[in-house]
Amino acid sequence: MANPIKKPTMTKDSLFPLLAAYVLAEGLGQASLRPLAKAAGTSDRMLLYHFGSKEALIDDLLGFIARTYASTLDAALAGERPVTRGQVVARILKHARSDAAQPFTSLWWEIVAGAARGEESYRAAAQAMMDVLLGWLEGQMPTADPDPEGGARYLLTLIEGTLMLAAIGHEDTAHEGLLASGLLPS
Amino acid sequence: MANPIKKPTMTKDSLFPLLAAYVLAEGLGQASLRPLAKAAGTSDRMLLYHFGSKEALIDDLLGFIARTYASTLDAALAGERPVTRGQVVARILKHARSDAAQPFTSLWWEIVAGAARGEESYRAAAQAMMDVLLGWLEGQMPTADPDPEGGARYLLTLIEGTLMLAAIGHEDTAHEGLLASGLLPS
DNA sequence: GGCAAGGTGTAGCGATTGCTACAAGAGCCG
DNA sequence: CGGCTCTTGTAGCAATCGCTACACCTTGCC
Repeated sequence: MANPIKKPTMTKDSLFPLLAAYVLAEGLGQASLRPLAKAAGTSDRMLLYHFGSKEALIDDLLGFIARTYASTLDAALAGERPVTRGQVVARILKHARSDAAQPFTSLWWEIVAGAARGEESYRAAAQAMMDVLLGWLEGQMPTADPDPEGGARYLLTLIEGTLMLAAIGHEDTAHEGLLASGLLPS
Repeated sequence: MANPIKKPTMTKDSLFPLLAAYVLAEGLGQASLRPLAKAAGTSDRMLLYHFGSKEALIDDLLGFIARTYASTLDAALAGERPVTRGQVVARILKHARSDAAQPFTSLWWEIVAGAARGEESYRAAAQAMMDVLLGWLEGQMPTADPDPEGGARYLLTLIEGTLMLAAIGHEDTAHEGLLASGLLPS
C-alpha cells in the first residue's frame, strides 16, 4: 500500500527515450526484449518487471512516441504562417524528407501496418499522431483560406499519399501528382 | 544438366496460390516456414528445397502477389469509362473498401513498411502494384480531362492518402478531405 | 537390372523468442 | 536489530525460428 520505499535507479520514464531511440533506429520488427534491454542498458528481466509484458511495453512505448511526436513537430515546423496552401504542403514535405525525420518515417509505416492489422495500440498511436499533424495543419492554413478545416484534411490526405509513394520509391509520381493538383508552383 | 527427369508432385507455381492465401489472411509477420508449409500442404523442408531460403521464398511470393494484383484489379474494376475524376476515385475507393479487397489492403501496408525499411523485394512489389494502379487510373481518366497523366498521379496520391487514413481509423478525416477537394459531390 | 539423379520424410541443431522461479541486495519502519 | 517490501541478477524453460544432415524412395536412361 505504501508508495515509494526505495529509490528505483531506473523508471519507466527514464527508459522510454532509450527504448524509443532503439525502435526508431531498428524498427518494431527488431524490438525483442533482449535487444531492447541492451539498448536501454538494462535486462529483459527488468523490462518485464517494469511493464509486465512485452505487449504492455510496446503499448506504453507507442504512447510515448506519439507524445514525443507532438513536441518534435512543434519544434521543427515553427515559422510564420504561410500564405498559400502550397506553402503549407511544401513545409511539411521538406520536414518529412529531412534526415532528422527519416527514422520516424520508417517507423510510421510499421505503425500503420499494425493498425491495419487491428492492433489497438498501434491504431491509437497512429490516430494520435495524425490528430497532432491535422491540428498543426489547421493552425497553419492561410488566414484567407475559404475552408480551413476541410482544406487541412484535404492537404493531410494529399501529404500522406505523397509520403507513402515516396516510401516505396514512387516520389516522381507523387511529385507530378502534386504539380497536377495546382498546389505547387511549377 | 538434363531438365525434368521426374514429375514433381509439387512445384513453385502450384504452391504460390496457397502461400499467398495464407499471407493475405495472416500477414507477413506470421509468415514462418512451418505455418506457411502447413497452409500449403507441405513441409518446411520442401519449401526450402524449392526456394532455397525463406528470403527467396518471400521475394518470389511478393512477385506472385504483385502479378496477381493486376488481374484482380482488372476483373474487379471493369465497367464503362467514368465521366468525372470523382467517379474514378469513387470506384477505386468502393473496391478498396470491399470485403474482397480487405485482406489485400492489410497486406499492402506491411509491404509499404518493408519498402520503407529498405527491403528491396518489398519495394519492387510495391512499385509494381502502384504501376498497375496508376496505369488503370490513366486508362480510366475522363476523355475530356485536360491533363490525364498528371491527373491520374494526383488521384493516385489522394487515393492512397485516403486509404492510409482509413487504415488507422481516420476515415472521417479522409472523407472530409475528399469533400473539400471538390472531387466528390456533396 | 543397375545406376544416377531428382524428390521427400524424419530428426535435429543452434539461436532466439517471451516469460518465470529463485535468490539475494537495498532501504525503510517498528 | 528484525522484518518487510522493493528492486535486481542469474538460470532456465518451453516454444519457435531458419536451416541442415541423412536416409529413403521413385523414376528415367542405358
